[in-house]
Amino acid sequence: MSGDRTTAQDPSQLAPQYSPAEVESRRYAGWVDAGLFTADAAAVAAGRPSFSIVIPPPNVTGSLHIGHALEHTLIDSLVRRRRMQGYSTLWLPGMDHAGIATQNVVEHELARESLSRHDLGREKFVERVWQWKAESGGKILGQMRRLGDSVDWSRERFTMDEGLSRAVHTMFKRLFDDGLIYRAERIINWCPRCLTALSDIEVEHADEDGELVSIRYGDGAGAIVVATTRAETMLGDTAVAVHPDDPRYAGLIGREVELPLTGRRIPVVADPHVDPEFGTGAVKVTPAHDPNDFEIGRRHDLPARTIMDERGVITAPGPFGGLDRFEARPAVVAALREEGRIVAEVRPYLHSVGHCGRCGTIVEPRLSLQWFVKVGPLAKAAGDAVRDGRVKMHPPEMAARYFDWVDDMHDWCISRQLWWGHRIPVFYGPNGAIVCTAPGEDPPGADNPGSWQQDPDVLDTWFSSGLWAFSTLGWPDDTPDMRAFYPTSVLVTGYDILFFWVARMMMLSLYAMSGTSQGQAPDAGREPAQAIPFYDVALHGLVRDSHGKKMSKSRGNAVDPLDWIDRFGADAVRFTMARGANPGGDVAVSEEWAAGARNFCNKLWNAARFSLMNGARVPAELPDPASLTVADRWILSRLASVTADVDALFEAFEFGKLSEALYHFAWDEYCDWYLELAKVTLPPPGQPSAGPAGAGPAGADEAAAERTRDVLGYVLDRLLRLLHPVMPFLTDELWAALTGEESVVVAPWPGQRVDGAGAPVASERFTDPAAEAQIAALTRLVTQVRRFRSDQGLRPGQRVAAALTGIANTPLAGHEASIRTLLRLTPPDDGFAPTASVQAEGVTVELDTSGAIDVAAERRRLEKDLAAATEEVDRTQRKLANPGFTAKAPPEVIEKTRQRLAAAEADMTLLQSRLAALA
RNA sequence: GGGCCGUUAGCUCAGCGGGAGAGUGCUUCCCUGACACGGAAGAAGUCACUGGUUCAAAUCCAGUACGGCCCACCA
Repeated sequence: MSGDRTTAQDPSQLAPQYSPAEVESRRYAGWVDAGLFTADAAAVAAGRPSFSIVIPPPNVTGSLHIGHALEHTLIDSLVRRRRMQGYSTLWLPGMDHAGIATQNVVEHELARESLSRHDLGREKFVERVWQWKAESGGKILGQMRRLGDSVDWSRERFTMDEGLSRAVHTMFKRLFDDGLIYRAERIINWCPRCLTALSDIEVEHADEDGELVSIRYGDGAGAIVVATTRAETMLGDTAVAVHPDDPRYAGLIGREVELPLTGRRIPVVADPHVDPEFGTGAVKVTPAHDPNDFEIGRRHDLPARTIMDERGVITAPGPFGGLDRFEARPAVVAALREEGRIVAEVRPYLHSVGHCGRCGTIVEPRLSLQWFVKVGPLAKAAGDAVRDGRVKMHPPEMAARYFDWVDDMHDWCISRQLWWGHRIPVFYGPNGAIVCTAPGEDPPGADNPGSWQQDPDVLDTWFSSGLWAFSTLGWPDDTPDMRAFYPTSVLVTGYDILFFWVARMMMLSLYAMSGTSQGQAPDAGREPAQAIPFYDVALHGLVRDSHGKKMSKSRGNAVDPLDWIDRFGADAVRFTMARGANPGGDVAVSEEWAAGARNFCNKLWNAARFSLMNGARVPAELPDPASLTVADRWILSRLASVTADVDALFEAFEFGKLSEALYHFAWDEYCDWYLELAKVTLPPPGQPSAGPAGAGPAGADEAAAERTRDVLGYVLDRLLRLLHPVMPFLTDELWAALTGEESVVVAPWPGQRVDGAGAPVASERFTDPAAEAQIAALTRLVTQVRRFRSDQGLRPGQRVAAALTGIANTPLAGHEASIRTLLRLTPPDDGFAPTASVQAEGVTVELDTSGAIDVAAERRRLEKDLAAATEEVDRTQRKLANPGFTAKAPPEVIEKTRQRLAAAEADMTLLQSRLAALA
């Protein structure tokens, strides 16, 4: 805002209803063309503070769902506010290659052509995935435009980009050289359908009904009974374990028992892991197919017998060979029963079963050679950064969940038997030689091709996501973007990926930026405090339907954000999301909510339309408050208050509350009262430039109208700016119409701001408690009279003659014209014959209702009010009579209570006298 | 098995020591100078239960019931 008053465009440009579609595409294109979203690293170098957020990269598979609409709304509103505040902002867009998910999708596609990835071969298959990515990725970017995301398109990244791949390679090499990545044969979670290892958190546990089978091993005095839910694994048993102190088995430890169906004899070992209280206190040990048993096996040097292949088919010799694991289970039980080995029959048993997080197949613990990250030191640092407050969680309760996980984390299995992903940069040569290459380094064995083989596996997709906060900014190079935008400011994401992503980003970022061992130098002279990937983590919940049910395609209650944007507009969808978002809380949405938000958009549209029709314009500076009407001062005071509230709520990530505050200010105060009050001062319609002073029906003079036009424009301008972060399209369109300027995107934020050097800019703060009190009284009086008319069945639109007696001695003295306009009251004329009166705020409104009033209805109402007032008087009197209260309550509370009592007593006498008058 | 959270108007949720709130839905009236995607008025809740702390509890503490979520090497 600079220079002269800007005048409104022709108000006839504004249709009576807001139609989002055209505005949205035009506005978005304008923003991008003007380069308003492009981050400026040089400005940061010159001293401007920065604000950066990296997008939680959506999977290239599929499209954005309503949860993304929530997430993007929150991120975008944070970014837009900071941009208006004067920060150099970066919202970096991008996508995740989502290894297993994407590979599955493309494999499904191939299956429709009756092909498998093996038919294509690795190279051709990966090519095909890239092809598929190109198509799917574009769809997501289009959706982001529709949502209005103010992302810097020039900095778009993909986890398998060349630059990011180099970051991944660099990181792997560093961890490898530091001994924090190792290869080992372990029991891992294996998906027999996806044919790959999974990390612990990629396994989803669900309680399922199973059978607990008790089996007798051995015979006679040496017999021992074990229980299992996975009978087929007994084929791979290599011991029975009991607790060392269990007297029942003391004599058996060290002896051997016969393993049924196999003819093998296996030892009885003593291991403290066994719980003597559970079942018979004896447990079968299958080191190759159970993580606990694997550990027991290690402690007792037991062999591990693998009895299943990678697809879950039994490979053990004998009659069960070739059976699927779930076919083998009953077959083994039947065979045991035939031998009389099943004891006490089988028992139904509810137990937790692990499923592949991607395809739902029951996971099989499998002994295999995999790569792991040693998480100990990394997890410690990740926990400490939150513990010591360098990184703050919102809401803070979520930190407990984070600590639980980070403080007790198993080593992270990072190798995947997939083709789509970052290939592990390790080569195996002759005589067991192993080399991990550095980025750019040639593979070993150039002189002897064929003697070295690269590891066929790729990395867990979350390994590259874990680097996202800095790999996207050019790491490992010391780039201007790294210097300007790392650490990022806020991570906005769902609590459901706290472990998958947040914790991994913390671990890998802290490691990469500060170095954790073996003299690794911190990057770019970064202080340890700055090694964190982000200062704040703002966690949002899941989007649910109106009954709080999780949205899912199978349930049929999933919402396509584009569908809602088409029907209600992007701003309405965004407002719906923001309004429902409490920190860490799930968001319940429904079409009714979206329609309500759409209505709000339309309300704003029309408020602006009315203002523009009445010549609102934004003044270079506010007129002298002394020259303003009380209503003007009231709305300015309320605006200042709401501005401060919204500012504070933004800082606290309280999106729901700040949306609510703006909604109520805009609708209940600005539209419902201020615009109505402004009509008193503004010249009547069809009289755009008012005549001589006093010509208007309410004594409107042109000077007063001019000042009200200023205030009308001033408040609308600030309101649009305050709403812009959440509702960018509508506010931009209206603001351009109001100010004649190009875009509100870079207009100054009405609250706290900074200048180019990062110094705070003082913001205007107009407060007028006296005006607030007067308008509050006015609204109460008007509501009282309206209520009377409504109760009496008098049509709201009908003009009624009335006298306002006693008003001269009240704070409402100057408001008679306003009250008359709001209530459609005409002055008493010659035939004035009041038939009823309403008293409130010290004013008696005598009404000529041109007819008898409904005495019974009026009595009912008065009696009801009297009962309420009497109760209130009673309650407050008792309270004030309580010596404990007067002695211990804070003075302001006592004062408030006294005032309440006085008000209630006044109400009571008033109502009593009116009841008496009625009789 | 461990942990976290919730239980407030029909529904979805705010409020978290001193007057029970919002949106939506519902009832009645109204196309009043922008908006019927609108205006006005209204009905509606022993704030899950029990006990405790306090002058004062929806709000703090303990327990109970119900619901939800997360974690777990539950043979």
